[in-house]
Amino acid sequence: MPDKKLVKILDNISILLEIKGENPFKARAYSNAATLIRENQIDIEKEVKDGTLGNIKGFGDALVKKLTEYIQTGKISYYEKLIIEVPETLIDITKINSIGPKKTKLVYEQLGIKSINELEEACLNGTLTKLKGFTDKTIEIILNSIAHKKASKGLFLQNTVIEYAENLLTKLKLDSQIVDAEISGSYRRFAETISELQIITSANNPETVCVQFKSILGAEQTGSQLKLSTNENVPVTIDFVKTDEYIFRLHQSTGSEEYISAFNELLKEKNIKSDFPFSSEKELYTALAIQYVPPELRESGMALEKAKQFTIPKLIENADLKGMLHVHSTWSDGKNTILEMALKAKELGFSYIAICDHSRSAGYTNGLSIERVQQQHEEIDKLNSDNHGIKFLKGIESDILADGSLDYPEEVLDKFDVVVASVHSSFSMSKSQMTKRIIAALASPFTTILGHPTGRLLTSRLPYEVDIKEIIDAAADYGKIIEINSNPYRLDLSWENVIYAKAKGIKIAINPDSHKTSTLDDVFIGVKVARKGWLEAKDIVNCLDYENFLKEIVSKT
DNA sequence: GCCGTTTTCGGCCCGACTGTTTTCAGTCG
Repeated sequence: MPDKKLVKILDNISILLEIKGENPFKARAYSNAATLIRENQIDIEKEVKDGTLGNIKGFGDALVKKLTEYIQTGKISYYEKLIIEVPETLIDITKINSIGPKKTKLVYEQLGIKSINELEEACLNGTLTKLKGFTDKTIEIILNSIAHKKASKGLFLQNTVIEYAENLLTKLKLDSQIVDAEISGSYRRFAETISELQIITSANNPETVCVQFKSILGAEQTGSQLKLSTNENVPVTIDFVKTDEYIFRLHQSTGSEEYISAFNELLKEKNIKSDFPFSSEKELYTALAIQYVPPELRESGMALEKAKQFTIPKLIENADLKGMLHVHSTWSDGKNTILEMALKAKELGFSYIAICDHSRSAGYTNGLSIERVQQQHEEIDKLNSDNHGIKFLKGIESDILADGSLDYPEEVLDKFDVVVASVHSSFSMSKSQMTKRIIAALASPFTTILGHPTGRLLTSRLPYEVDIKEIIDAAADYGKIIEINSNPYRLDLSWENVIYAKAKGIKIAINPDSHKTSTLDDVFIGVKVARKGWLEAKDIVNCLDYENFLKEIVSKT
């Protein structure tokens, strides 16, 4: 497990050096080190103790010395000194849109602004416009960005708690007095972001167990509830309940509020008491003579209406997926080779993989020139003839250029089996322009799949201005596929829009957009989004087997 | 601050967009 605290210190040093105006490459050396530790899961403690840290590319004498100090003392004195010189809170300011290290330095030195609140104040009272480079437009961007930051405060990705949640659950279940335990709340419904982690636990003597766990976990106790928080400050509550109440409490606490209130009406109607000791949620639904509703669907009363009519479809499951589409490799900005990605996909149960590296305009990702496309295709042909037990498709993630065109001439586009078209630049055009741009890309006969359609990054970047309904309508007209990008930061399309897309008869691809073998299984996060969007295997193109995928998808474009 | 053997100094990934820029700096992906 990489040391998260250390990674953060190194990233912070990098930002503070940039603000100070130090050599940007010096700053980058620190953020590179942070990235290396995070992405390659480097065990710094072990490397320091073995004296092998200096052998890793990216760790020179200076870093080895500082990291050794960190392992020995838990601190880096260089960092301690740095934050006396440059306030640590300036780091937050650099994370606001259109403000980088230079402008952060400017507002700090000229106006003494050192926090986001002070920055917001200066935007509102007009003092900021006095500075060079801050127009009304800039101020608007800054205020929007601050508003978005504030709105996302206290919201966390599922991803940030999953490991903690699983460990805590295991710990609870290992205790012989605990009969059952489950994560409930919005996490169980697979909301995009969560504000807390709720766990329901049952025991014959819940009060006693609660007290025990209070000291084990160092939690605060109120009645038979414990409160604590994760390292990332996600609030956690654990309720200890009697075994008889467990299923009811689990169901209730899973929510959503709207769903539960509709559900409670039904309970009243059918005269079912909440102290009946159901052994499972399925049994509870059977008692109501309605179809079981999977947690992902428990958002609105609509699910309950369908359950009454027994028309909830059989939702897609992990095992339905056969094709791994939209993955990157070392040809562009991926960390693993095509073969490594493929063998991992095969291990996860996939029978074909579409390599979709970045196209030539995406320079910073080492996007493929036409010549390199040709070379990659030769490699893929060779891999296919070597017979690795998985089929390779020639794909590309083509930038949608500002005018809506794809990134290669037609004769090159024609060579791909799968073209994922995505926006990676010119984010800040008007809504109508952006919508037009994406629809133009959908109109291209070479586009197979629209990639991350709104460009949002959960908790950090708003979607670009786009009329997503119009996009979905256009995709329906042109018979194009839209992706559920399974990157935990994206989940784009969102589940709400997936519902709309399904209603329009659109086929969906569940794609990991993975850059290394260790995140290929992100694709199963996308399955959850699909389930929350009511999708069945037949709605998903990569549930097709290889032959049918070729016939129905590849030969069409 | 890191890297390297046609360099131990001089590069470090780069191109597009935006603003108030009259020729470029800052930000972003």
